[in-house]
Amino acid sequence: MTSTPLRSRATGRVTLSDVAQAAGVSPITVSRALRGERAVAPDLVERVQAAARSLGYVPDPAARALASQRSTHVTVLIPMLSNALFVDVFEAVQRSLRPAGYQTLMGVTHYNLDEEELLLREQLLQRPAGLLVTGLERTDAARALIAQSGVPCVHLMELTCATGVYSVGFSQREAGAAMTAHLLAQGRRRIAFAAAQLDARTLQRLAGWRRELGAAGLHDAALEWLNPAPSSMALGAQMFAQIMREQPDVDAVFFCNDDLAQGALLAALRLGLAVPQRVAVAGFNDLTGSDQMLPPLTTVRTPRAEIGTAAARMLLALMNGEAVASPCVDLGYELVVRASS
Amino acid sequence: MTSTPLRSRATGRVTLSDVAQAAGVSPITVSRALRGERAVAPDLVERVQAAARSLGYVPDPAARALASQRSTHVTVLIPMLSNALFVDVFEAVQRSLRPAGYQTLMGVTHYNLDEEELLLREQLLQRPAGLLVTGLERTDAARALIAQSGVPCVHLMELTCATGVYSVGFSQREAGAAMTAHLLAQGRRRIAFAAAQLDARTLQRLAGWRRELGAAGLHDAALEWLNPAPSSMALGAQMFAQIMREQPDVDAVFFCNDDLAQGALLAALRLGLAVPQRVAVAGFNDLTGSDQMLPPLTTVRTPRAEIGTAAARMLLALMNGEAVASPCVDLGYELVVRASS
DNA sequence: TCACCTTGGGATAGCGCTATCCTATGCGAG
DNA sequence: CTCGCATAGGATAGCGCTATCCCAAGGTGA
Repeated sequence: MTSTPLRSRATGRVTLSDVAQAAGVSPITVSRALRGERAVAPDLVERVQAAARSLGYVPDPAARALASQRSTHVTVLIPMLSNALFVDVFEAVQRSLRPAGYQTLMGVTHYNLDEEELLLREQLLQRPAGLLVTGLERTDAARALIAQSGVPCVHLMELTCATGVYSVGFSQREAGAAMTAHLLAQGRRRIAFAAAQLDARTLQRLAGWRRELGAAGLHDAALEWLNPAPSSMALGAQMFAQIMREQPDVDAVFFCNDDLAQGALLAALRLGLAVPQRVAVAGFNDLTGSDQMLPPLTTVRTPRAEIGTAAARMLLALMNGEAVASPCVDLGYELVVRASS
Repeated sequence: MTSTPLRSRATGRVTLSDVAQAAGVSPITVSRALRGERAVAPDLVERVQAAARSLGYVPDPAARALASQRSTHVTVLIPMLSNALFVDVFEAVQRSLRPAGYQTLMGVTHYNLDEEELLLREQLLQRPAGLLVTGLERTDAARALIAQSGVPCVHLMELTCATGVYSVGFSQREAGAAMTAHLLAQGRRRIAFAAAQLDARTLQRLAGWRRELGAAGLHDAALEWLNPAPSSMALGAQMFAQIMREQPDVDAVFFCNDDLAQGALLAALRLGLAVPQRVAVAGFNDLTGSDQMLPPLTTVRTPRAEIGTAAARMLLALMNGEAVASPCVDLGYELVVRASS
C-alpha cells in the first residue's frame, strides 16, 4: 500500500485503474467483471462492483469504442418526422434500445434516396453498432455501403425474403388490397386511389388496389390519382375536390395516408358532399384524429410501435452475434371500419 | 523510403499515420492541417489534404473523442415527439448542427421531470459537446447536473434573463395575452381557457389569459379548464363538450394547443354549435391542419423552426468558446386570425 | 504418471488520435 | 551582435479502455 492518491490521471476522471486499485485486482479483471465478459470469480465480481460504486466509476464510451472498435450507437433512418407513423416507430425503437445501453441517432431522409445515401455515408463513419432503415428501396451505392460496413441492419415497414436481409413490417400490398376489398364489399364500384409522396410503400398499396379492382373487372386508369408532392391535409382536400369534379361518378376514394383522407373529409364538409352516402372515404395508418373526424375515418391500422419494438429486438440479437429465429417478421395490419365507408 | 505497406495497423483502417507517411510529414502535422488548428504552411496543408483524399482517410470519432476529451454529439431533450411543435424544432436544430459536423441525439422526456433528469444523467456520461433542453423547469438535481458538467447548454421555447443561462424562445405569457386580447376585441366576454398537459409553458399562457381577463374585469375561475392528461384531438373534443354543457354562457374557448382546438371544432360540428357565431374557438402553435378546419382555426403561430435554428447557432458559438452576443433571444410570435373567431 | 484440457487471473500492447512540450528558424529591437 | 519572441514543425506521451497472449492451478483420461 502506498499513500499516493488513487487518482493518477490528469483529467480527474475515475478510471478503470482506480477501481482496480481499490478492489485490489488488475484493470483487466475490472473490465471483465463489469462487462460480465469471460469468467470471473463471483466474490471478485462483487468486490469490483462495490469499488466501482463507491468511487462513482463510469466507463468512458469513447475509450471503450476506440479499444473495442464498436460503439453503442444505433442509427435509425426515417423518411419524415412530420408523418406521425415514423414518430411512433422511432419512439418504440428507442424504448427498446435504451435499456440495453444503446443510444439512438435519428437521421431524416425526407423520402430522398440521395439524402439517405449521404446520411448513411456520414453515419457509417461513426461506426454505429447497428442500423435501422426504412423500406427496401435505396440507391445501389447505399446498399453497398451497408453491406461493406458489416454493421447489422434491420429494414422497417416492408418485407423481403432475400437471404441475409432482415426485415420487420407487413405487406403493404395486401393491406391496400384488403381496404379495396372492403370498399367493394360495401358495394362501391368506382373506387379511386389517391396518393401523394409516391414512395415505395405507397406504390405497393397502389398495387394491391389495382389487383383487387382488376379482379373485379373494375379497374380504370382514370381512377388513379398520383401526386408526388408531400402528403398533407391540404393536399388531400385539394385532390379530393379535383377527383370529385373531374370524375363525378367516383363513389369511393382510398387515400394512401390518413392525413390526405382527413383533409378530404373536411373538404367534403365544405363542398357539401355527403360521406359516405355520396362518396366513401378511406385512409391508411390510423393516425391521430382519424377517429375524431366527421364522419370518423375508415382506415388501416398499422402496427408501427410493434414494428419498432420487434426490429429493435432483432437488431439487439444481431449486434450480440446471436442467431435470429426469423429474418422476416410479418406483423400484419388491421382494417378499421368506421362511418366514412 | 521502404517498401513496406503504408498500412501498419491491424484493423485495416486508413489512419492519420498513413496520411502522414504519404504526405511526408509527421502525424501531428496532418492532424493540425486537417483540423485547421494552429498555423501550418499552406503548401503543406494542400499536400496533406491531397494525401488524405487519395487514401480515403476518415478520422475516427472515438479516437478523436478520447484524445481531445470532447465528442461531436449534441443532445436535444424534447418533451414529446407526438407534438408536431417539437418535431419542427428538432429538424431545424439538426439541419443547423449537421453541416457543422455534430451528431444530434434526441431524448424524449414525456413531460416528466424525473425522466428528464434520468436522460440528462445518461447523456452527460457520454460527454456530449452541447446540450439543448426544452424550457426552464427541471429538478434541482438536473440543473446541478448541467451546471457541473460544464457542457454548453441552450434552453428552448422559454426566455430568462438569468446570467449564465442561454435561452431562445418567445414570451408564452405575452402570446397567451395577445390571443385573449384579440378575443376581447371581437366582443367576447366569457372566454374560457382550456388546457391539457399543464407544462410550464401552458401555465404561462394561462397567466397571460388571466392577466388580460383580469384587466378587463372579466376573469372568473369557472372559466379555467385545466386537465393534466396529454393533449389530443379527442381530449379537446371532450373538454369542449363539457365546457359548453356546464358553462353555456361561454362565448369563446382558448385552447392551449391546436390539437385540442381542432378536436373542439370537430366536436362543434357534431354538436351543431355554430363557430364562431355561438362560440369562438382559438388554438396555439398553428399546427398542420389548423388552416384546413371548418371553420379554419384562429391561432398563434410560434417560430419553432426559427427557435431551433437560432438555438443551434448559439450552441455552436458556445461550443467553439466564442462569445454570444445576446444570451436571451426573443423570436416573438404571430397572431393568426382565421374564421373560428 | 503425463500429456492435455479447462478455468481464472494478469501483463502487454495497442486502438487512433491530440495535448503538450520542445526545437529550429527567422526577424526586428536594443 | 546579441537577445527576445513569434512561427512552424516534430517527438513524446498519453486519453481509458479492451484484445490478445500468457501462465498457473486444477481436473481428466489413458
